[in-house]
Amino acid sequence: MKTLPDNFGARVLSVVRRIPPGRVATYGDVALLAGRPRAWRAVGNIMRHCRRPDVPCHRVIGAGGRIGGYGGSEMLKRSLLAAEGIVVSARRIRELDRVRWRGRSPTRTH
DNA sequence: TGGTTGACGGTGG
DNA sequence: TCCACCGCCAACC
Repeated sequence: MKTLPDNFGARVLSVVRRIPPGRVATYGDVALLAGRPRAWRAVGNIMRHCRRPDVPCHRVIGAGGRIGGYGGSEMLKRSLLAAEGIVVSARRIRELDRVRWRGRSPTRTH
């Protein structure tokens, strides 16, 4: 049975686009929501290739609250996150469990 | 068709 | 807590 192209890339972009402001998602979460829980590696590649303003790629972070890459402009990513009210430590996001987007409705931390 | 790359994740030291 | 190694999947050459 020939499987149709599941355009994984398009799905990833769709998921990232659905991340509400003030919230973040790890590459693993995005991969999971995209339907490929073990494709976090590919997610990183797609994000690297994506430079569209309608895709809040700065809300995609590494596991454990690590900032990760962002074209080498890690500082820029931190600034964008801070602008959304996300407290970023030297290299980690504080209260990750609170700002982490589970893919569900944008329920608040409380 | 096959090998390498990469904005990673998790575990171990 | 930080660093290194291994495993992983999709895109690219």
